Parts: sequence; structure tokens; C-alpha cells
Amino acid sequence: MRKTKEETEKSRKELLESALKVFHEKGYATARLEDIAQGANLTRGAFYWHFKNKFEVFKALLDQGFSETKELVDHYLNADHDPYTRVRSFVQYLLNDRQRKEHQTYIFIKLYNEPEPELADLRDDNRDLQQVVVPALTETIREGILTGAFRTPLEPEFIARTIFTLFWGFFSNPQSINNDYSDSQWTIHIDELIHHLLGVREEIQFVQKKL
Amino acid sequence: MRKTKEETEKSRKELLESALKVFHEKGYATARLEDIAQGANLTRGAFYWHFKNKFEVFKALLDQGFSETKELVDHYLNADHDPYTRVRSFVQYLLNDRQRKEHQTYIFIKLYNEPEPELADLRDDNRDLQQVVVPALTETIREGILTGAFRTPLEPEFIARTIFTLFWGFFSNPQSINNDYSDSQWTIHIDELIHHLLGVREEIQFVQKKL
DNA sequence: TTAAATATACATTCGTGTATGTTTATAATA
DNA sequence: TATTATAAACATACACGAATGTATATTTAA
Repeated sequence: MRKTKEETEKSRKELLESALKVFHEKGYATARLEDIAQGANLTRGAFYWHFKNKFEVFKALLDQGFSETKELVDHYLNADHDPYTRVRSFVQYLLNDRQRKEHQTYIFIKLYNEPEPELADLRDDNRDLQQVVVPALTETIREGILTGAFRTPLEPEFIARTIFTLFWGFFSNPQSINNDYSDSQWTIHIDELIHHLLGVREEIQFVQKKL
Repeated sequence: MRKTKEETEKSRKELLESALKVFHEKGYATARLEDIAQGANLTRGAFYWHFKNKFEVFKALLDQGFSETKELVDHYLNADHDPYTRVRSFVQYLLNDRQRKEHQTYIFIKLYNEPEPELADLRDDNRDLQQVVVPALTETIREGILTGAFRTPLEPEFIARTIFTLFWGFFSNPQSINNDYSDSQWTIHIDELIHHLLGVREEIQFVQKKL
């Protein structure tokens, strides 16, 4: 049953994808290796050739999500735009990501929330999402305040943490998904909220909305 | 090994308490009935006499937390005070609860976050925390706006949902617990945030702080 | 020809559920 | 009031299935 190198790579990727789905649906503890294998049209034999065990796939997935988040932060927050555009585009991306529901960031946070003692080590300082997002967000907000784009009585770091925690809650709460207050409503209002939190000057809002 | 009625009741309560702890530490799926029994200085035999299975204890705990939350809402939000005091005391309670870490509300939310398909039925409309908190919070905010205590461009329901979601994220994120940005920092800043969100008039803030 | 890339088969462990044993509070009875 | 029968409130023992990990078999790129 030996396959070509490309086919092997494909198998590995499909196993990872399947694992992400299964973890997302059943959670880490309940996920069975056979579910994961079947999702990739393979057997547990294939799984054990590619990965050591359940823990290792999970770790691989977390690392993947973690570096993807880093790229996101780099792309949006550390971009070469004005502070307002940077914050806003980042937030908008997260909202869309949440709406698609299938993407990394959304599932990533769900994975983090599992109590499971076995995963405790993974949630150490090195993989803290906050430490990736909050500093960049804080810096952007601070810059916006210095340049006079934002006028807010709140501390930049606190605003950053508030936005982060708000999205964390938004992604985590299972009920927020099937609720009458739908995603589209959030998308509209979140925009106002961000403006309100940052104290975005009205001229900027106006210019932005015209674009 | 027959015990008196009081002793029996005590056993049951200790089993529930232990279950709460174990679920909190290990999560639903990983929690073993023996852990729960041992935590109450009993055996699995005792457990099975009091409860049908793991699912039933969990349900009992959720119901318990749910009704406790209802009481909280009644006590703080539906109280006989001005809107400002109601919102603020409610938020302060949650913050303190979060700091104690051992109380129901905190663990309650953690329980809700588990993916575990078996628990899907429990997260239906009837046990939606949002439907308990958000309407009461919305009403309080709306009243505050009508009486002129609050001046905010944001919609009352959205503010309520924002506060709710923010706390959900605050309670859910495992990293927010052992972070350098400590609970006390949040406690201070959250106060400002609530003021900012609600647009609390400065006279009111001043009077409140003097008390 | 060899070992990569799987599938299949098997052993082992772990947790649940249930059946059974044991003690003793409690109600009934005399 | 003392005695006794009963079942409450557990503890202990056992049977079972489910999932993991490993050993072995199989095919075929390289």
C-alpha cells in the first residue's frame, strides 16, 4: 500500500483537517481516533503512522492555529495603514471568520476552552493568544490616540483586552451561535461599539463610511 | 450501612459539590464517577444510589447554577434601586465571583463551554443564560436612558449583550486567570468601561464615588 | 530488493453499569 | 417498650464494551 510522496502528504493533511473537524464537534476527550481516520477515508493504522497519538495531532493543530493568528495580526494590525483602518479591518476579519464558522480562529478558541488536564501544558505562556493579539492591538490604539485619531478616557491596553475578551466570549458561547440576535446584528453593532470604545473622531468615521 | 435522613442528605450534597469540583477540573468527558465519589468520601455504589448516571448529576448541577443565576438577576437587576446602582452592583458581584473562582457562576459558564455532543440537549433554549440575563439587563439600561441617567448612542440590548459576552469571555478564557493583567486590574477598569458604555452622567459618578 | 504507507488483527486497559452483599435506621407489631 | 421485619444507604465484586496501542500482514513506490 505504498503511496507516492504527494499522496502521503495529502493523507497527512486530510488527517489534520479531519481531526480539526472532529475535535470541534466532539471535543478533545470524546474524539475517537477512528472518527478522525474515517473523516480522511483512512484507518487508524494510517493515523498511527503519521502521528504518535491524539495529543500530538492536537498539538500540531494548536501550533497551526497559533501561527496563523500571528500572521493575521501581522497582516492587519502591523500593517502600513492608519490606526483606525488597522483596528477596524482586524475586527471585521474576526467577525467574518466567526460567521464562516469553519475557519481556524473560531475553532482555535473553542479548542482552548477545554478543561481536560492533559491539555494544561499546551495552555502555557508560550501559546497564549493574548500575548500575540493584545500587545499589537494596544500599540495600534496607542498610536491612534497619539495621532489624535482616537479620543477615549480608557487605557489603550484595557481597550485591547476588552476587545480580545469580547471576541473570546463571542467565539466561545455556544448559544451565541443559534441565537435570535444573529451574527449580522453583531457585525453592525460591533462597529459602533469599536468606534465608541476608541472614541473615533466623527470626521474619520464619516470619511471612512464614504469609501 | 443505613444512615439517618440527615446523613443521607449530606451525602447527596457532598456528591454534588464534589461533582462540581471534578467537572470543573477535568471537564465532563474526563470526569470519572470514582473521582466524584472519592471527593465525597464515598464509593461509586453511593453515587449510583443517588443519581442515575454522570449525565444526571451534570444536569442537576446546571439546573442549580441556572436557578442561582436567576436569583442573582432578581436580586441585583430587578431590585428596587436606580438603574445605575442596579447595573453596577450586578457587575461588581460578577467580578467578585470571578475572583473567588470557586463559586457557581464561574464554574457554570465553564461547564457550558464543553463541546461534548451528549450535552447538546442541555444547551437548548430553556437553559440559555443569555435569555435570563440579557432581557433584565436591557430593561435596566433602557430605564436608565429614559430617566436621563445614561447618555449613550448604543442600543440598550446591544450594550446588555456586550456586557454579557464580555463576562462570558472573561470567565471562559483559561489564560485570563493566570495572566499578568490581574483580576484587580480588571475590577478597576471594568468600572470605567461600564460608565463609558452606558454614558453615565458625571454627577452620578461623583455622587456614587462619594458614598 | 527494500522499506514506506497503509490495513487488519489482537491484547490490554479503563470506566461504566449492574448484581449482590452488608449494616442498621425506622416503622410495624405485640 | 422491646422486638422484629423491612428496606434504605451504602460497599464490594463482577461483567461488559469501547478505545487505545501495538504487532503483524500487505501492497507497491523508489
